[in-house]
Amino acid sequence: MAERGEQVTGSGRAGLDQRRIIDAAVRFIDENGLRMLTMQRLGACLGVDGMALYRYVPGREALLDGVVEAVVDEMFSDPEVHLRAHAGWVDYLQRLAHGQRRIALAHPEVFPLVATRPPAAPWVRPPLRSLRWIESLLEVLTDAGFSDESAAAVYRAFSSFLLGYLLLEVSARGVVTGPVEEPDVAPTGDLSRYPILQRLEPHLSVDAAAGDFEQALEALLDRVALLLPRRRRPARLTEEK
Amino acid sequence: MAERGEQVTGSGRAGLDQRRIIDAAVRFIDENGLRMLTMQRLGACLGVDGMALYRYVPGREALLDGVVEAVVDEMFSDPEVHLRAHAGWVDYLQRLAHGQRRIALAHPEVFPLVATRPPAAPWVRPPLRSLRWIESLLEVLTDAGFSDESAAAVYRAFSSFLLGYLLLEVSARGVVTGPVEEPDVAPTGDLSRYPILQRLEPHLSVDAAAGDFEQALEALLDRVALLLPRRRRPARLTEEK
DNA sequence: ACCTGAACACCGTTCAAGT
DNA sequence: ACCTGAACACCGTTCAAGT
Repeated sequence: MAERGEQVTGSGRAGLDQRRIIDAAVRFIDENGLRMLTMQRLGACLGVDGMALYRYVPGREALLDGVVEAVVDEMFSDPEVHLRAHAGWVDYLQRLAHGQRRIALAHPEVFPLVATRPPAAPWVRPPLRSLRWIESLLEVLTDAGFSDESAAAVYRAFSSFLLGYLLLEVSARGVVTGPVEEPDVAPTGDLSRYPILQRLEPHLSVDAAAGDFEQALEALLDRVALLLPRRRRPARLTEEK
Repeated sequence: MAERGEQVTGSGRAGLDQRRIIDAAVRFIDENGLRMLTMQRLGACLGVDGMALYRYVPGREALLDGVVEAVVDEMFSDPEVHLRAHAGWVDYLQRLAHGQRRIALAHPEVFPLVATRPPAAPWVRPPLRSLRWIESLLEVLTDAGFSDESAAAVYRAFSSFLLGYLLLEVSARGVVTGPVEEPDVAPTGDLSRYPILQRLEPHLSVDAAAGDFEQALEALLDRVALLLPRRRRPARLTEEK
């Protein structure tokens, strides 16, 4: 939206800008949590009065939409993903999945917003909320031989997988989120009424997130490969296990 | 917490009660959305001034915790789930999954709260947020022959599956959530830059939620069955497809 | 052109006062 | 014992006024 001011990127308080405001909001949420974000406080971060932000952002809700968009679009500049250069749809989905996971882990306080903000259209499914990414995904799939129906089904399944795993991983990562420090002396207090939980607690507390993610992703890819016409299925899948 | 007042269940404004307040909050969110919920308005629903609620509820955050707990615990009175009477772990997981789905669909405005509220302990994974359900699940799994590690892994995978599918299904179900009616004249406005999206749009808009859910649940059950010692695997799985 | 200040309506929350 | 009223600190947002 802002055409000018592009050359002023590094300096301190010169030129308020929609981009600068959204970026500051992302950093603020990363550091202080969503519930601490206030127009006044965000303005103070930018060395400006809170009301000045309304010149560039229609309101708080729109600001949060911008935050979600900015975080999701970070994947475009992720050198590991590389939209165009991929070795087949399996490789593409794996890169996309890992790119999303890096985003979620880089912005654990923002990700619940990515997950729950009402999408622009019913077929825009978090966490892949960008039309460009959806288009790119569907293109790769149909080029690989998936039918239109199958490509749509893969997109749905892939979205559900990413959303569930990443939201749980992020929420399990502490995410204190509380405005003040809670004592939390006895979170595992009276487990006496739950003997099996008590016995399995060490197994539950272990952080298997990365392994779980890889395994479930592999299983999903195996499963959706079955939607391809027989001869076009990748060879290396559905063999190992 | 409230010992008395149990016999007064039906009538109108007799006896404010923590239970009555939380139930009213659930109904309010179902009908008006979370963002409309205010202490003052909730008080008005109960024929009382907003500040009166603070006698029974420590604050708004605690009220929301109570809302999540109440909705999750609805499954205890779901006759289709039946904690004890199940025919093996597969049947048990299927009933649990369908019970959770009924809850999500019955309270689409509450479910994002179920999904994202920070859990009491890192191993409490939404949407199964109740110690009683987690204990019950782990008991059924270990009784069925899953090792402690495997039972914990199944619990994690099952939670991720439910969270992803149900959150997406609920969020795809319109969920206007907006305080005022939005015109939304052209949500599918300029799709011209996304030709594949445009072509697949009919396939994306079709509501395949129920079918997707059943299929992914089946696939998950197939997959986790492989964690069992060979001889204890159910026969009917891993055969059809 | 861009930011500031005062102002408005509305929150959550506390607490003394009513009955 | 239980609810009400006034009050406080803090929101988001608008708009006229400053420079």
